[in-house]
Amino acid sequence: MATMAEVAARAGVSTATVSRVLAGKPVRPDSAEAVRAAATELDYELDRTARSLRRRYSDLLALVVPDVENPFFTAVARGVEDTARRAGLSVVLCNSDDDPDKERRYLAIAASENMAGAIVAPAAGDLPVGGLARKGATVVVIDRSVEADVDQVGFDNVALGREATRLLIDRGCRRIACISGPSGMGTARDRELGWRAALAEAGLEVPPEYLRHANFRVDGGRRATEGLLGVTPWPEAVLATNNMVGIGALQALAASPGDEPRPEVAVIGDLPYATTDVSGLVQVPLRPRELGVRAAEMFLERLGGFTGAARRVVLDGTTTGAEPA
Amino acid sequence: MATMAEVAARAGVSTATVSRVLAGKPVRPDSAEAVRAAATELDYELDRTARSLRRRYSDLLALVVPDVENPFFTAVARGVEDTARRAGLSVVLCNSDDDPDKERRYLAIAASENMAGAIVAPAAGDLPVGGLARKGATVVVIDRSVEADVDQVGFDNVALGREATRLLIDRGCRRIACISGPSGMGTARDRELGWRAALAEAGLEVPPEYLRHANFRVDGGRRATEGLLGVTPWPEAVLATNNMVGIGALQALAASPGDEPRPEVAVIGDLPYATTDVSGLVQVPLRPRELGVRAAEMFLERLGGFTGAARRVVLDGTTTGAEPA
DNA sequence: GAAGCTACTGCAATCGATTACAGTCGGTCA
DNA sequence: TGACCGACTGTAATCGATTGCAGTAGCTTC
Repeated sequence: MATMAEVAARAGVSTATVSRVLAGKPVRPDSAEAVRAAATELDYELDRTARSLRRRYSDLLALVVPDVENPFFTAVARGVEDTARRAGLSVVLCNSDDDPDKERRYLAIAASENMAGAIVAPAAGDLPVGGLARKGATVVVIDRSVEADVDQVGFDNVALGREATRLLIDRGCRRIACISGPSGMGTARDRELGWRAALAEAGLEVPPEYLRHANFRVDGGRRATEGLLGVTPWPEAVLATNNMVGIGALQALAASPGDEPRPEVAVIGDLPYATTDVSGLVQVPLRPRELGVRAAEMFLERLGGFTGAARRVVLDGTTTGAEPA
Repeated sequence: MATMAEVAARAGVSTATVSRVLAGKPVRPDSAEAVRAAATELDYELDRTARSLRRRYSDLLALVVPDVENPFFTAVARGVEDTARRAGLSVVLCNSDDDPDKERRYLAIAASENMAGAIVAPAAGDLPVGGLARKGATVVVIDRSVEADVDQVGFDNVALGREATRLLIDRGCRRIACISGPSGMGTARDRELGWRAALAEAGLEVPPEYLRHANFRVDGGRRATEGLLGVTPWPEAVLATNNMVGIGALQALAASPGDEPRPEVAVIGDLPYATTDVSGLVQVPLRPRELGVRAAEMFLERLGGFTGAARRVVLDGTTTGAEPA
């Protein structure tokens, strides 16, 4: 692999000039041409490790998500990637598996690789951004919120829960169950709060056995739904608080014998790979791709030099600035 | 951020010794202890760009796939990641979008970052591994096969197509349509060949309008299926040659009016996010996670020094060695 | 013709870890 | 006592690109 020095020698200039040509800085046209020619002939490719060492940052952006197999996060990844590419950044997709240790390790690696920063959907409440912060790297938090003083983009989860529940009520459902996520997960708790709020506003009861906590995966949703089908009186509707749980709920219903009661299902999230016609479902779509795009834009603004206070963006019109909450 | 020199100073040793402690090379126990203590106190984190520059390789592995939103490839990614982690490698997931240009760019970056190598599901027939090859990096090709002389892991796609078709025939279907992928895509072509072969073996006709070429995505499958529903005589079965197309086919059928004919569906691939009971479908599962695991293992063998001829592994028992084909 | 200015260009230090090579030290053995 | 060995340690070169600084050449202006 040719080095910059070889290109410089061939073009009859110094490495400084080669570097400047490659960076698009002003250089006499004829030597710029000579450099480009030499680079092509040697098919020179810049060594990014050398560059990052010297510059103290690279063109890599870590995107840390709890589950790459969740279509929600892959859609986020698309949004991030498409936006980042335009700024010349490449995205490193990391899977934390909702494990704070794996998350910490990935963030440490990001710091150690001098990456430009990270966009993180955090596994636990507190985010170990120590290394990145010390290096002055950019951090944007998505989907779930944290205490740390960083830019954040997410949804108004209480509102989502409330809206989905209201839609069910509008359809005439009265006994509405909720499949929430693991206790301790903020998004799950908030959506559940929205469900409670909507029920309370409509003057409806909340029997404790109508609330189930599941892991936020397909099997969790399936098991929780199976459990709910056995409750008396049976719920007329089930609110699935995320996409995976929704899939599980639909699978459980599809597999249940025809003579069992068949509740309505509401899903917070999208079902791109549904194999049924889901137009009849109550759905509150989330537009994960836009979440990714917005997060990447905020990331790029920071990279570009923006130094204002940490921002909190709530998707769907409402944007909370940095004013004291 | 502390540097190795600072750790060395604090521990009263040279950077060479610090480096050796971190690498687990033999060092006097008391100085090793001093180094570890100093490292902890300064919460030192090694600079990987400096290391990669000097070593000429990093602990990063690029995994290039045509579509991160396809659950098949995210499952592959899980397999690769789980296996690579154990060897201390981190996986960089890159999305080529089936675009040879994007693919080339990602592979160039991998080379330029001195990554350990790449596992690639190639977009086009020829693979631009130039940069990586020149640096002596490892390359493993998955899912689709290429001319290049590199390790490859994939499926016997003709066999898959034949098996799915046979299962349909066993169910009594006679008029069997096939939704193939973009012409030029090897996996699609081979599965289609398998379909033809099975039909021929059973002495069945292949009316040309029973073969559709779709993009390998949900909308492609949906449109192709809609088209097939209008053909006379209507097909008794539809073979979807990949998972996304299968989803599209099922969606199209779910949305079609009840009085239209309703063909059987066979799918090559898995449907983890189906919202119906798919146990009644004809399915030929692929175990993408294992594909990832196997590819990563072969990758690690090369990293570990294996230098035999390029291997071709066909998943599901059959393994073709490096003997002349 | 001198001064000043624009527009480049090159030298050399620099980023931080790794490692070949040349010690150093303590112990063993003849 | 001296030769030698084993086990570690330090010095300094090295990886390849970037960039502050100090030019230099060519031009304009008075």
